[in-house]
Amino acid sequence: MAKVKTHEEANRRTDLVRAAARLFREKGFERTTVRDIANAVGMQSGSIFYYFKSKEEILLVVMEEGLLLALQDQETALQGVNTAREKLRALMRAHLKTLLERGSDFIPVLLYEWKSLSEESQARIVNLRDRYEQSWNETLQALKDEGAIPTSVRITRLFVFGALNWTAQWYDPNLRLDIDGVADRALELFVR
Amino acid sequence: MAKVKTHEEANRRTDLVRAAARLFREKGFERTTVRDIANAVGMQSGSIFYYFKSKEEILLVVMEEGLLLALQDQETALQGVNTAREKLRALMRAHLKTLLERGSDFIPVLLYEWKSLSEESQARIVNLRDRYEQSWNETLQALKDEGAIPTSVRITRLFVFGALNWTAQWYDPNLRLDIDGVADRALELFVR
DNA sequence: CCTACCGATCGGTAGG
DNA sequence: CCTACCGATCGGTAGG
Repeated sequence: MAKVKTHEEANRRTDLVRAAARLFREKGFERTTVRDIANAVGMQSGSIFYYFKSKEEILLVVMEEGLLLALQDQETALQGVNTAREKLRALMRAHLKTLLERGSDFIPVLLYEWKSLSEESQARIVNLRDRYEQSWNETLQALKDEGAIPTSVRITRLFVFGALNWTAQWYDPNLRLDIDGVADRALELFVR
Repeated sequence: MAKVKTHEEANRRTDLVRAAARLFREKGFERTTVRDIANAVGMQSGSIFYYFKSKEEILLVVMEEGLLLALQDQETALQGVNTAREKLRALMRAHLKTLLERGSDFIPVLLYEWKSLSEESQARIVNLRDRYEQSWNETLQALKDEGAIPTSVRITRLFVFGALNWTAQWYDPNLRLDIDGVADRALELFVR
């Protein structure tokens, strides 16, 4: 009996995190009220605080679980890929899928609601972020050693992240160019 | 007498816009209160509404005046520059200066507080934004005609904007690399 | 999880 | 521009 209740609660909690992620992405953290979130899952606003101790904790969980998912996808994407160039393509594709595919609200929230996190929460996220960047650094370093990128690994990584993350502002799934196509254009731009 | 008062009022209004731009950049639009803005210029919160009809109007003015300044700087930067490659370098430098130099809070606000504008206000900004992008399109098209960029003008412009705008997240004026240096790295990346 | 509520804060106004 | 204020909303709590 207690087990069942735990599972139900975990599901409701997941519902809340998903709904919050979507609302945070669409309206921003500050413009989203706990009443909005509760409403989205058919709950009373006070009940939110049975699952989370504050609104900010929801934001933290959205970012944390999102990054953990992104890390998993990254690992999967690199499975069995050998050359540095193909690794970079795989990283780009995985990154864009996390960013652009329906239901992936985590990363945009991570990018745009950073300032709404307390400093303690920011520190927890930075740690995961560093892990996420590590695969990029390794791959870019290998390309650098091959002479395939002209500038430093750090600057290249920052330019790549900028170009890819900005796609969230303009990418339209209804147009001809699909997500893998965007990744391919980025690849030919950054690697020669 | 009336003239003098008008000038003083214009100055106070400018003070408010500047203070608001800085606060919007640092804390975000929603987390900045009219009391914060009034306080920053030594005014009572109610007095704000002698100068602006709403908080959102302040945001609109910040973005609008910022874009007009950016357009002026862009024009100046292109004076007497002849080759397409040098034009692109000038555009990149001007863009990064607007983005990164102290006191230039407009563009970050423009980039990150877009969703806080009403649709009517967004329409007014889009118009200016299109004008700003026009010089980029012309220059990139010239480079495309020379065979100096591998992908379409639109995609290249979006990747360039992404890479450059993202610098606001990581650029540190205390490090070795100065703003023109960032522009040069971007140039060698995007133009071959 | 709900009900009922509160204290704080916020954008904005009236009247001078 | 200030004073004095208001109506609405918001995050969060107590008690069940």
